[in-house]
Amino acid sequence: MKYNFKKIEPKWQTKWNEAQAFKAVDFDKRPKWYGLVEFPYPSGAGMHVGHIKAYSSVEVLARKRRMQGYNVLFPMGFDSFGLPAENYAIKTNTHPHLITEKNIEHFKDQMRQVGFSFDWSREIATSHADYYKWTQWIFLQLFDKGLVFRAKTLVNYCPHCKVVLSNEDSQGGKCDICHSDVVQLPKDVWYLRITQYADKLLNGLSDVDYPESIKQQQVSWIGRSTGAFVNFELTDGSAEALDKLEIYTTRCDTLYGVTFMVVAPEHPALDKYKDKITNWDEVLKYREDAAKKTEFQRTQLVKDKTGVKIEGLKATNPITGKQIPIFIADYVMMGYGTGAIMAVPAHDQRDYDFAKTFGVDIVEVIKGGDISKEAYTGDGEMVNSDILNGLTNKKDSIAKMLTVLEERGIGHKGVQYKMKDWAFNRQRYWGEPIPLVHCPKCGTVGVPVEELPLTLPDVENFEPGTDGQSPLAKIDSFVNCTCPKCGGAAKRETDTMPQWAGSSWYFLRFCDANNDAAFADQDKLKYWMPVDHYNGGMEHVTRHLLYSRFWHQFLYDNKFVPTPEPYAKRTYQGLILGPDGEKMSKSKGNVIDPLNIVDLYGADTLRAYVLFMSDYTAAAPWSDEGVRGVKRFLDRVAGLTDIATLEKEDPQLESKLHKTIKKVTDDIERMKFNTAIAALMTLINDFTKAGAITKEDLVVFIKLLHPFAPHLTEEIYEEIGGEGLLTLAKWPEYDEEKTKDAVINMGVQVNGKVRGNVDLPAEATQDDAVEAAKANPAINKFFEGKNIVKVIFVKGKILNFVVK
RNA sequence: GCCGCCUUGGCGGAAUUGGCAGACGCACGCGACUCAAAAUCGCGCGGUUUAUCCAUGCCGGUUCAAGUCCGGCAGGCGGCACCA
Repeated sequence: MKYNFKKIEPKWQTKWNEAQAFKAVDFDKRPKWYGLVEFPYPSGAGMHVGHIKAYSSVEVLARKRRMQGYNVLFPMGFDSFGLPAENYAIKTNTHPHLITEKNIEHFKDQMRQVGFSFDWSREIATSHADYYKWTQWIFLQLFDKGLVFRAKTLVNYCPHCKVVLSNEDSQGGKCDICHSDVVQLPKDVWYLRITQYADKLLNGLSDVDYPESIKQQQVSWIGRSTGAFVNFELTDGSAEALDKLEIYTTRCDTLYGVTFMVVAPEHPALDKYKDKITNWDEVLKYREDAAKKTEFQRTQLVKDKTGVKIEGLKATNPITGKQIPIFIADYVMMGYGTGAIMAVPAHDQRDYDFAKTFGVDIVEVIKGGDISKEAYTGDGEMVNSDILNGLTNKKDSIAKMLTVLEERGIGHKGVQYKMKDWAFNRQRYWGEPIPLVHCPKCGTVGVPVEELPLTLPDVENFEPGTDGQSPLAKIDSFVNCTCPKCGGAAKRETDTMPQWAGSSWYFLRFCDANNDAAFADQDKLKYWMPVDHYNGGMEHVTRHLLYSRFWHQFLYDNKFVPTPEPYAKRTYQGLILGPDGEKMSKSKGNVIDPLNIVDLYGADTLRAYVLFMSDYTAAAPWSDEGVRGVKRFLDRVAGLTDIATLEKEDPQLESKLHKTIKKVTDDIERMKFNTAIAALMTLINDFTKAGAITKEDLVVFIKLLHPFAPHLTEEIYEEIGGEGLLTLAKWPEYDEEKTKDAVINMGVQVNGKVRGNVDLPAEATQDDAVEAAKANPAINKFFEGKNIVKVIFVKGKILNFVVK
């Protein structure tokens, strides 16, 4: 058969569509399987080869599952709110809605051309009002349960995008959208209390099948640490203490080594006692300088510590009773712990560096290092520590100190997380309006559920205000409303939700995409959830993957969803690099357009190539020669129709066929797509050598290849008179007996080195093997003048003689 | 600095539980077909010799046997990062 991909690809795409071959059936009796890939942001650039690779894995699994008799849900939608569309809208003065719809159509067209088996009847878009109605509804549930709060704190702010960013969106001190430096500003913003779910997010990881690397990354992002909160008394020198200054420490057992305290530049105690501080001007200047630094600058200058001693105030070490100085320094962060620390210069390098610069005492309390040179952070015997002296185990000394602190009411055990609450509002237009109303009498009130969706109004100008206000703030008809509680005049919240809101629950909507009475029907959720297999990018591990687990756990706690975790299994794909081995980027000019590959070689070649090119999780460079290699393989597959002339099965070939069924079946499950395709290449080499095969051989072959190259295999199936659609046919099964060889070629070693081979029946015993090996001159010459002292025989694997 | 992962031919990679290292593909070389080229097909392809050694980043260990397990070192990738 001649392989005319240009003709056959659209043909089968139409036939699958007409047959509704990929439609998931609610409540069907077949076992369900829910496969999910991260839905894309519909950018103007269209699909990237990375999208193709990300979708192809679950696509192959989904197609195999259908053939194995599962009721498969493999949906697709669009994460269509976001900044790029809005920025483009500002530039071209077009409504982001129009741009987004156009891009969605473009993406869908491309996805169809590649032949993905999505169930389009469940398509969603997060920017559609019938979808974001329920995003707003979930937000109101969070609000009702006290998980939404407003606070004025230091926030991450991107001056370029003019938005407040969450901690997750400003990793490494860079804006996630434009990569410019983030600054810290005090701002009044909405937060979601994700930290309340920190332990649940942590513990839930033990119940899901995620790769260890993903679990590790989430664990370190959550950053749970156990320690103690300790109160130091603040004094101006008079007999009465002014106040308490609380610190957090993981090493409360080093309290005897505390020689000073440091507070963050923004610490509120400074303002409270500014009258007592005699060098207030100096302190204020330091604080202002710190505020000007970007997050990057503030965290990079590690060695040279800066700070100012606070004159007029001192602290009392609660365990020694000694008065110690207090400093303000920007190496202490307001966002972690209490924004104040007890400094133990002998055993913390940062405190050590600071003490050396400012000439503060350094007192050793753990033996083992040389504190004249550097801080000692290892373990050792406690010294200079009164009640702890002599203890050598960190656990014991911390436990003992904790008991003392609690007895004396100085401090208590505590837990801290690096993860912070989720800054949840954006001062932008193209997002879900936050459904809250500010009433002068009632405070903040949620929009009544009956009034949802709170639709995004049309505006003239999408530009964010220089005053940090959302474009929505300029629309009086939107802003002015009545309070749902008292009926009085009130004003709407004008900020919108962040990019990650819509994607935090979209997998639930796919279970029941067109419901307008609920976000999804409970019975349908019970039927489909959890997602059995979710594939996506590593870059979402501490954003989308964390946020969506949080929302889902919240919904579970409030009995809105049937499972505690949303995703039973998560996998990720490795990056496709440019042909030059560098990350693909427009500026480097090394971007591969997948639709160009479809045009040149066909969708089947593209699909098979991205899975064959490397291990699925590994980053690997694109190779045009490699693509042509896969195309050559598919050309040879098309040619198989010409040699499918044999009437009777060749037993040798039959054994190879069954081995390949086993290997391909297993390899797809293990996501080892490259070796699954390699096994099919090996089989076709065997077919070619044999010269002729049976029609049954060919049917098995195209079934195994079908998930990778669905169009070509359907065409072959039709050509040889197959009934119905191949995509609905049954996955081949193998006979374990037929995968076993009757004769095994076994390696024979002498002293661990391979010296020859012997052919043996599969059931051969050790004696048979030894006899055969001794008869082989290539092997027995190594026995000359030596004694065989030991024989190791592993059936079917190896025979090893130890000689002396 | 801390945590995690990786290192195999000219290249991408295989080796699922410790059992014949280099499957499969690419590139390359030779040959067939062709006036010629492309395409296609066939053969070869870690190094070294001519049957022997050396080869899975480097050094050491465990084992009859190590790419695989253990210890140390080097290089690379990813994540976090003045986190108290």
